[in-house]
Amino acid sequence: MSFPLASVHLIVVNTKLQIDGTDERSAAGQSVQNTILLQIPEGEFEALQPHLKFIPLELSSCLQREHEAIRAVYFMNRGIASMLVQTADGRSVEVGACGREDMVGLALAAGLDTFTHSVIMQVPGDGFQIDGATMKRVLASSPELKRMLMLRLGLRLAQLEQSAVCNRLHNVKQRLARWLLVTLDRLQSDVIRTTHEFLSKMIGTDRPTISVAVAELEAEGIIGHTRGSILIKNRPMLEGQACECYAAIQKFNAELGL
Amino acid sequence: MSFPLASVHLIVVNTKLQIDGTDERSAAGQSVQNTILLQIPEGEFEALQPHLKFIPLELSSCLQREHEAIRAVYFMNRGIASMLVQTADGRSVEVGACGREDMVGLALAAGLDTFTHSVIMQVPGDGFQIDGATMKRVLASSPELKRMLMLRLGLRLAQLEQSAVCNRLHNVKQRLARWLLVTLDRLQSDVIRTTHEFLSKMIGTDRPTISVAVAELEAEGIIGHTRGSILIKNRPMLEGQACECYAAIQKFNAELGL
DNA sequence: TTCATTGTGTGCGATACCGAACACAACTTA
DNA sequence: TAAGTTGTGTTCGGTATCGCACACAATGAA
Repeated sequence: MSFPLASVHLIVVNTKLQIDGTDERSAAGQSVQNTILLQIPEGEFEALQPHLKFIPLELSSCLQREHEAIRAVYFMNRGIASMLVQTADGRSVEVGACGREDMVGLALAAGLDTFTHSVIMQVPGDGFQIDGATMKRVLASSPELKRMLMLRLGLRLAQLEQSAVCNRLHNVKQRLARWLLVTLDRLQSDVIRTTHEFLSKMIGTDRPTISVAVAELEAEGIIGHTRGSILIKNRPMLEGQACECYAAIQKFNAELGL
Repeated sequence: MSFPLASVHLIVVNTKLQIDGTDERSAAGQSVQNTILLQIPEGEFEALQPHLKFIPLELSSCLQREHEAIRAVYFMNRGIASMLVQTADGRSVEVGACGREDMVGLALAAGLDTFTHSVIMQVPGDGFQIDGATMKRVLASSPELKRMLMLRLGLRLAQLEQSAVCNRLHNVKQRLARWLLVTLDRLQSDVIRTTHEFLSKMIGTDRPTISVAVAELEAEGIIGHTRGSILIKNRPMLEGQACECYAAIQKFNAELGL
């Protein structure tokens, strides 16, 4: 194989400037990494903080099942959660990813009590859980939190529109490159632990097709891979392989100041 | 051709019960058909009504261009508006449709000032226009209107997720059948005036592929077609040809009580 | 009527992808 | 160490659909 897993990798840490809030807060005795919780005004954080429960989130654990009541929402702290929609014949497609910049259960903030996707941990981590009813109550007197969640809802709308286009018009290799980039952005590492089988369910294709696309990217020196993990060796080249959809969303993200 | 355009067609009129509001309101001297405007409380309608401008909306007219400021929003009254996302190479995919049950410019209600899709009139009609800044101001003191717009935002999120899945996993014939059904639901007629060329841009494929799919549906006796228009002859059979995505959204729609 | 424009039917080669199968390699557990 | 499980490489036929091309039909304008 082309790289030893024990090798030293460049660790890229997000050092985004905190404008409204601070970069040092804690809840339930745990350091807060979630950027929403870090950015809301002190008063709103204090109203929320007593209700936050720190929850370790294991790989593949299910935060929300489709069409079931939204009992709780999660401010992601570390790791990545994936939103998945399944079809009747058991196939599935990823319709979004949440990292520490996001909250799982945004639909609740729009007044909905159920939603159509499942949410599964794709990269293990942890988050702050809060009961749905409590969240609604706190939200009623937290205008800035509400504003931020509405913005994120708008961003997710744009992401989904782009995904609808991407899934129709772009090929597996482009979509795979985009998926790797989106995942990297939510990760503090350039190693992505995942199987081809898992990737096929995210991208919405079959496993051999993923294996071929991975092999192509590896042949071009863009990535390396071993059993169960992918190493990104050259991010700029990976961006070159991804379709325009990645850049389009990055741009809109920036326009919103998120 | 299989049917004369001058023939008498069954006219299906939506006769949805108005729960909160009334079914007889007018603004700018015109009868209101938009279900949001009909359903909000009297007081909120009165606050909105003086700002509403009646606008005829011609075929292909552009209500909103992607990445441009949302200057105005539109409560659709008659006709259908399509939300489109274009790629750099000029291809496009429809990411949603608005009929009289909807408002064009929902993103504004979420606090965004621009958005990523264009909005084009797909079936001519009319609507009530209101300035973006004014809308924001009125919205601040119209909780029920806001609640309804947020629900619609949630529904659109679900629709987009389903479209992302559909565009990935389902074939042209299924997607075409679904598109026809979605259009029928927003139309008071069983004749859809559209060219194959136009359909190809909605469905996200090329024109000959549409022609073939149309011919197949016609051979099965489900639709008829002449130059520039399609007649739905057998709606239940059309629902049978569409993928599960249509029913899934109908079901969620009902769950939300919309 | 003539012409230009627009919309549709059709065919055909190239290709991406699916679906299924099989062999093997890498890890895990007993 | 042996056996079982899981992950990956690879092949290969079938199919949807893309991209392109061309002919023809329907419509509208001069």
